Amino acid sequence: MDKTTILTYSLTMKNKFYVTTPIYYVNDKPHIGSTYTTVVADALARAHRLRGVPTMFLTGTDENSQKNVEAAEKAGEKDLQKYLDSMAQIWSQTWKELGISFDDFIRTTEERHHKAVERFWKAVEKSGDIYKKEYERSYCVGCEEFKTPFEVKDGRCPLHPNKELQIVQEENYFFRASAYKDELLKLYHEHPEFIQPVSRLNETRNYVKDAFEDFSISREAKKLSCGIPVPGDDSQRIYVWFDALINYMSAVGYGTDDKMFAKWWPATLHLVGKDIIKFHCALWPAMIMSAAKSDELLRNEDESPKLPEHVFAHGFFTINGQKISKSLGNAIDPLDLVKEYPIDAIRYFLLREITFGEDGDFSLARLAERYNADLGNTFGNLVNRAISMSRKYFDNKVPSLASGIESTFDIQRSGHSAQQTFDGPISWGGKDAVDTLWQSVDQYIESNRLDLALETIWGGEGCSLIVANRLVEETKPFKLIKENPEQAAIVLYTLLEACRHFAWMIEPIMPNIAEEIIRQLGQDPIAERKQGIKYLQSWGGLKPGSELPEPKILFPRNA
RNA sequence: CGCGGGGUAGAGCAGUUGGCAGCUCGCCAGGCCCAUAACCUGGAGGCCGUGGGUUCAAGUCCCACCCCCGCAACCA
Repeated sequence: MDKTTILTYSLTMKNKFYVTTPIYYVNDKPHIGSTYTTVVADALARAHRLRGVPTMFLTGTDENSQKNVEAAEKAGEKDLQKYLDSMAQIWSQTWKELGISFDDFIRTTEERHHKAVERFWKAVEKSGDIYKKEYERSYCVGCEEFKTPFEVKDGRCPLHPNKELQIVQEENYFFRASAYKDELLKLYHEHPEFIQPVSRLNETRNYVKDAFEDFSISREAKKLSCGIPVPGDDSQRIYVWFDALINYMSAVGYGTDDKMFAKWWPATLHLVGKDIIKFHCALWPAMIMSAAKSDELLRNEDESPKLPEHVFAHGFFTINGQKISKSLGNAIDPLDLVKEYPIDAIRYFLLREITFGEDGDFSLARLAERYNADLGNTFGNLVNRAISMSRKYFDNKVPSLASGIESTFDIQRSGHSAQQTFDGPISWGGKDAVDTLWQSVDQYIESNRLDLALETIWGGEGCSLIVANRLVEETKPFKLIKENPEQAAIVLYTLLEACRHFAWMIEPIMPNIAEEIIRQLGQDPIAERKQGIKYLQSWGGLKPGSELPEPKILFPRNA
């Protein structure tokens, strides 16, 4: 058994997959950045569901932030809750329109979340890691914001150096994060896979080593118009980050449904943007380490804390080379894109264009380029020409194979009679190459590298869209049909069956297109899916003699 | 010395553990005619930011330097 086989095995044998996106602030509607995170999570969730792994995919909104209050005021909405409700609606609705298959949508103003936060706070408190401290904070009138000591340069705000900083005395609760420094470093050392990519692991390690300090985790209630009250102290409210992270637990029943919590926690994967890794990779595990000391629900059999398995930090998009910025007004609303391109094309573009973990650029020119080249020319055209020829030469049916499915294995065998019919070498690697491609795809999904999975499906050796197109040129079924109809049938069946495999391979990324292809191949996508992943990955699932409906163009040009 | 990312063909990017420099688009020349003016083949085009070092061998490791960008301020 080689390495890839083992990895494939582990993917299909995983007993659960719990993936999360960050919860988004509702001070604005979704843009291309939050869409990217969510689409990645969705594709991974779909990939696991397709493979029969019980899957929980969570997204939601962060509603306890002062930013939301300001946004509500700006929007002229006096009733904060009403504003939050309408914005949460916009977010979940946008995801639905983009075909995001989230299993749950959490809002941090919900009762279940408050219960979870309360339980969590009390556990941390019981562990002795919450204390009260009076301290000074600097307030910049220009920014209308408090500044951390790190942000203050020479006693002044670097952005408004001509204004005096106001020093405000305040007594808040603190979380003894510093006590978990060593345990965190040990975690990074023993489980480097906790943070991906590696560059982020290094960044986090340096941060924890040098700058990880106790966190202020509450604010005076009278200065805030939102937030969850500190249990047992109504004069203070919980700082937004401390409550926000706990959403990953409250959605799966922490504090409300122990059985459900035991089933789903710990999370398999937190997907985050690179800007919030410190919260997810340092503060969050430290919080859990603390709470776990006093809450057995958060402990494994061996008494170790139940920490999330992986945090993956992806990069950011620029728009035409510029950063996304509200002041520049270049934010892209995904719903506008959907008017010009099929949803699946947008999803493909987002996942294919960015090297996962790196920054990337979003431009309409580039989207058009990939739409026409990758989707229309390479993929859509392959499906279309394969089906068209089969219909034309075989009475609108999938060709029947006189010598059985096994005869399709012969195409790539040199020296076989089949080879003599063709002029040059055959690139098509046959059934074995299809198996190998599936293994690569599984492996890339396992490591969250959907970009590489797509790259391989399009251009890999032995079996890929490119190779399938090449097979048409090398065997010329449109000529072969006159000289050797039986061989033509073998080639065309092979092409159609390959398309069926490609469809299932890209299903997590382009679910609508995948189903459409299966239907165009005269098969029933629902019924096929029910057969399970083993069936989908096996050669020969396409039934010879099936009726082939007239194909519709999958990716029309000039969309 | 605030933190972090990057400089590879005209453009946009890949390059895992160091082993003849790749991909997509564009361009040039052929082929094919099943197909969405789509498909296939071949070609031109790179001192892999600069200067040192380690090595039989460096885009890949080490040191120094130059330039661009992100965060620190709405914003994943």
